[in-house]
Amino acid sequence: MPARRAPADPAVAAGVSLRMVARVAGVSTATVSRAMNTPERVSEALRERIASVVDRLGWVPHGAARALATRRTGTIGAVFPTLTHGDFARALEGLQGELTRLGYRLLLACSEYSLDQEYQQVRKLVERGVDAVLLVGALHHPELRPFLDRRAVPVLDSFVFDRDHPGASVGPDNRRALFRLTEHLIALGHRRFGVIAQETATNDRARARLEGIRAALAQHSLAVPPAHFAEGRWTIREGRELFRRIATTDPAPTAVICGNAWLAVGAMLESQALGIDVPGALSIAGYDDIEIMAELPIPITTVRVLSDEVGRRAARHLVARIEGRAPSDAFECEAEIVLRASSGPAPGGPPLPPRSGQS
Amino acid sequence: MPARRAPADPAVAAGVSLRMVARVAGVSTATVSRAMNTPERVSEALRERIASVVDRLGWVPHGAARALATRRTGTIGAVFPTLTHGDFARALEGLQGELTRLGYRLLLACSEYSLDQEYQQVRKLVERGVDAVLLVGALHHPELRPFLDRRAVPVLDSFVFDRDHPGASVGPDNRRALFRLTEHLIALGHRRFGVIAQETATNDRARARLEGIRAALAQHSLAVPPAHFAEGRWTIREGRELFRRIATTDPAPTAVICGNAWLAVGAMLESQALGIDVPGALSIAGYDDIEIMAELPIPITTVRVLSDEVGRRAARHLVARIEGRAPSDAFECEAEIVLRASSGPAPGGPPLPPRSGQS
DNA sequence: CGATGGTATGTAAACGGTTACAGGCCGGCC
DNA sequence: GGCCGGCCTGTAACCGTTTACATACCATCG
Repeated sequence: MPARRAPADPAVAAGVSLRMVARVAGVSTATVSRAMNTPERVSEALRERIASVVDRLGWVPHGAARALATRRTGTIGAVFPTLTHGDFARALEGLQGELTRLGYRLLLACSEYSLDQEYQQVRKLVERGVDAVLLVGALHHPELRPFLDRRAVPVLDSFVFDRDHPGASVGPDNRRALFRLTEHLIALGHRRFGVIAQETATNDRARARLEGIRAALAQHSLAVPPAHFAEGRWTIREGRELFRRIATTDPAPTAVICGNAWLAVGAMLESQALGIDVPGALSIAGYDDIEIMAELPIPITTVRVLSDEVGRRAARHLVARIEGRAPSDAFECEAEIVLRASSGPAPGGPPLPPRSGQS
Repeated sequence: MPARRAPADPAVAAGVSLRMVARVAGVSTATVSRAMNTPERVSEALRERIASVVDRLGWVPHGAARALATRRTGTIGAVFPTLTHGDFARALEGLQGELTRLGYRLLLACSEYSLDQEYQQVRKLVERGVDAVLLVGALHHPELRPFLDRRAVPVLDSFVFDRDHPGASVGPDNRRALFRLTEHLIALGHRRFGVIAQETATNDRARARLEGIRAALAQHSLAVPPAHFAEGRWTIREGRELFRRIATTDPAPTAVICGNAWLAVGAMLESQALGIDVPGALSIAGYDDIEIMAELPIPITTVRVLSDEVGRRAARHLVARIEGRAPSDAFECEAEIVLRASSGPAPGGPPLPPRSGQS
């Protein structure tokens, strides 16, 4: 029996490899590897001996080596447009938490709402080694899909739901959510609508929401006149400014729908500053239910998307696909319309008859 | 000359390795490697020939293999308590952006304000292979430092600034920032202070802020009575509730300092709901300057920390250390006190003489 | 009692790059 | 003309795991 080495002093742990563990334990590297990954295939005694050596030496497996041998990294990559948006932050947190629980790590990147950047980031992520990729939206650089497909990397779109490609996306049906919200406002008697949207150029979610609004209006032969439409960035200040522009027209809209939470908050604050009676003279509705929506003096009607749930489902879905299992979660995340004090009957005219009304 | 292969059809790119590129280009793997990493060491002609083969074959380097060979991953790991906090989200975005610019990737994890979780996440990150680690705060699991030190992984604390260990942290001096804010309020004549703090158990930033407040008060022989002190989570609702509890005591405080942005917003909203005259009867101040602070009907006095700058500097600092360069940025991030309408002279009593006043 | 089958372990070849070292070639200089 | 030194390129070892395959051992069974 070879002399056992002195117990490793804490300073050594730097370059301990599996090989050393094996040598010290007096077994082969294969056995150590098995003891760690498939303990049931190793005898009780050895397993314990190895375990003790492992933590005496402070060995930590070398991810790159393992990745090279297994062709798996245990990492998924996500590209978000931004992180300062409440819903993305929540989704990210949900995603991260669930991945941790499932034993995966998260490699994160931002696209800043640019399709080119998104594509470049995806390339970097793949190069760095990710087992799957999570994106936001369904609109991507034309090369992106082919690139991932060639390498057989699973992808998932989030924050959208595409009925035509089941399994390719997880999130709310943006179009339908705003369709329903708009119908509700129409039923309250509103006829003159204003819309403050996010920029739709590279944002298919924003576009889908807009389509939902337009479709609902069209069903009642209504439309958003140019003077009552504005597109902009997603800050409170922008919301104020665009709201002022729209609300001070004549005739003014009786309902203003905002494409996201901050725009809605801005609209609400500006309406108060302008002394507009909400919801008496004008109703305001938003999208995404962040806490402030419910806490303002006049709480804001909005669409609640459980963003953290989007993140968690995305995690489960991708991991299932990586591991060759069938994903079990539903892909569509319910978008609930939360009615609050900021919306009410249109001033003047009586509300329409229920749903069937043709106007 | 061996017959040249047919141009790769797009469907092949799956398993192209550097070896294949070399074979197709008719050179050795070493040359291809050099052509990619140190192009100046390869002749013009070869470089071009190789480049063309690379993109004809759609080769993407295999990160794990490279990492194994170079003992570098080009990835840094970050562990944040949460991501739904405005300042962390901004810092994360800054961090991510800067890392991308520097050619690094970001591996992200959350601790949920638990030191144990933070430690576990760090272990996972190291196992997965990160060249450096970014943390929040200076308070960590006792094993964390030794663990990273043994492996010579550079670490940086963020959102704190520790004068005693220069180079170990980047962020504002929380204690001093709130010291100054409190002094300002004292100079306005305030004597009865209320404080709504974040939970300080595992949050040394919150604790430092609290110390700053107490130190400033102590200089004037003042203190926060138990009835005017509350600790809680960081939601608007919590801010409302704690504010109500504190503001409805008798005698009530004339100034309430809140440990973060959402608590301050909650306090402000609740003060309006209670019909308290702000700043006439009571001043409110917060911490962290998110957009809503400036946009509420009564804008809130606060401490502005450039969180995205914290993230960017952290990125530059860590990359510099990884690459063996001396970091060039300053470690302390200025925390600016932003005076707004929510704070004003104390009701009744005249303000103190300037700074030297002993009370 | 030898063939058989199962279990626990070892051997060694990948995995896909990087890089120290070793030529080969060529021009310039004595 | 031979030697020297620089520039390019090739050879092959190595990075730290995993895993297919081989092997040794042991109990069981015909």
